[in-house]
Amino acid sequence: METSVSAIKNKTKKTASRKRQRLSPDEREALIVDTAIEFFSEHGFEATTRELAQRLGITQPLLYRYFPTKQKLIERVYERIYVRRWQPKWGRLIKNRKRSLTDRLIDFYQEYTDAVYDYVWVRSFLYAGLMGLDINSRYLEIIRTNVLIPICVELRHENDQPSVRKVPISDEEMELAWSMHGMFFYRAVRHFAYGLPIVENLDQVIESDVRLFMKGAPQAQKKIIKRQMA
Amino acid sequence: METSVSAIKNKTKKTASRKRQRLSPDEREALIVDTAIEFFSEHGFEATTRELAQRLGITQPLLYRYFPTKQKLIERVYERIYVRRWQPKWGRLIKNRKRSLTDRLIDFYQEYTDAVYDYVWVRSFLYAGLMGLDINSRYLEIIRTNVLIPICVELRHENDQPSVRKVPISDEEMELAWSMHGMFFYRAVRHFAYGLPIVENLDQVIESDVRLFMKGAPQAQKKIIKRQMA
DNA sequence: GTGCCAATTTATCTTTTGATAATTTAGCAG
DNA sequence: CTGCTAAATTATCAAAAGATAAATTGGCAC
Repeated sequence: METSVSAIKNKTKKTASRKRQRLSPDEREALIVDTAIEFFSEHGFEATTRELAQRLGITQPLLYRYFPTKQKLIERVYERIYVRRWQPKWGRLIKNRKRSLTDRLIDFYQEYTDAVYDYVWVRSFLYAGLMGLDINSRYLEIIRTNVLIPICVELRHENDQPSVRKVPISDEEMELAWSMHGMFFYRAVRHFAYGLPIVENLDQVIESDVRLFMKGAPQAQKKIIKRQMA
Repeated sequence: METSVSAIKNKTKKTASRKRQRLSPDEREALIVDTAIEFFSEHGFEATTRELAQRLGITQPLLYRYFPTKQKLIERVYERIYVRRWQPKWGRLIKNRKRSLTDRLIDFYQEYTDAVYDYVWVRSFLYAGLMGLDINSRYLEIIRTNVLIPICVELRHENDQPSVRKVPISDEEMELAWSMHGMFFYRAVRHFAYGLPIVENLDQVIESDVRLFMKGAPQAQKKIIKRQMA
């Protein structure tokens, strides 16, 4: 079903200025989305449809044959950039009780770095949030379900706390998990949004973060649950 | 020199629709800036000059008598937003060795919340970063000097590590301090940039963060310094 | 080769918004 | 009270950018 975009590009971009190229709707759409990802990555989402069309080598109105509004196109791009970048294996990694939670988290956040520590990714994610596009919430839901909640669940399991069925996860306990995530993600913000230099040995720092977290988290969780029961 | 804006407001906003109000340039300018801060806080910097003028009860072209471009007005707003927020007493608070570092950090971050957990502040800070405005670096330097470095220094002091003069603070050690700050600030990002609900008992969560940090930080710091010496 | 039809383009609209020029008038000096 | 000055308004421009309607044409079916 998926059309090979590189193949189409060959078909299209042959020489400088060429005659109108008539593609099948599937091909054209694939080409638009693919180019849009690249284009918006570089210029941000305020960039114009006209410039996008220019890069595509088509006219601007043609975009509107494939996407009713710019917003819809952007949503499509987001979908591709964010949602698809999440690898289901990560969810399994975190839940795998054959290993210590510390090891699992170190592995996860180190691998996750490859997906997230990326100029385009971080910046457009922040932009989307600031602009109020409803893109972040879907992605953050993935994080919630696959990272934060498992952290709480596994942490309880390792430290003999009541299961989440007996004592549901409170907001405060979720915040505990967010703390871990914050240490990790704020580094990316500092680097890609503020332009500060990134630390050299990132893997080392991530490991250090996780160990820091895992050292204090059990006690913190215990306290939270205790307060919750009172 | 500073004009009391609340006084001018009384002067201005008397009844619903009033005749044109002729103010001195100083007064009018103060009113514009003050209102702009409030206005852009709520609607972000993409909001229009017309709407701002409406809130001010003046016409849109009048803005251009006081600021040659919208950009200039925004810069002025930025300046004001960051000028007064950092309180020098916070620097002293963190360095006060009469109290435990844990207590100091809890106090600091709880107080600091009032300055930073603010729609305008967080969003404009992120926007400035993304847009490449050179606003963040100056502010982050304050954070570095008054928060992060003191955290490292005090942490060493409390845990019998070599002084920073003997063993300078490495990037990795700075990252450790940034971890603390990340837990704190990423919450604000989640709330004000992503629009997620903020946890109810924020003070409690901050205290929890600091305790989490202080539980693991000494060991982490020790490791880092050890690696550094090797 | 011919005709068709949908992919694509051309031309154009509309709204938004930053910015300017010309006109009006508030309110103080005298 | 009168006149002047500059504060403020009205009217308007121009550019940008999303979106639409009508005309054009590439390339497949036959």
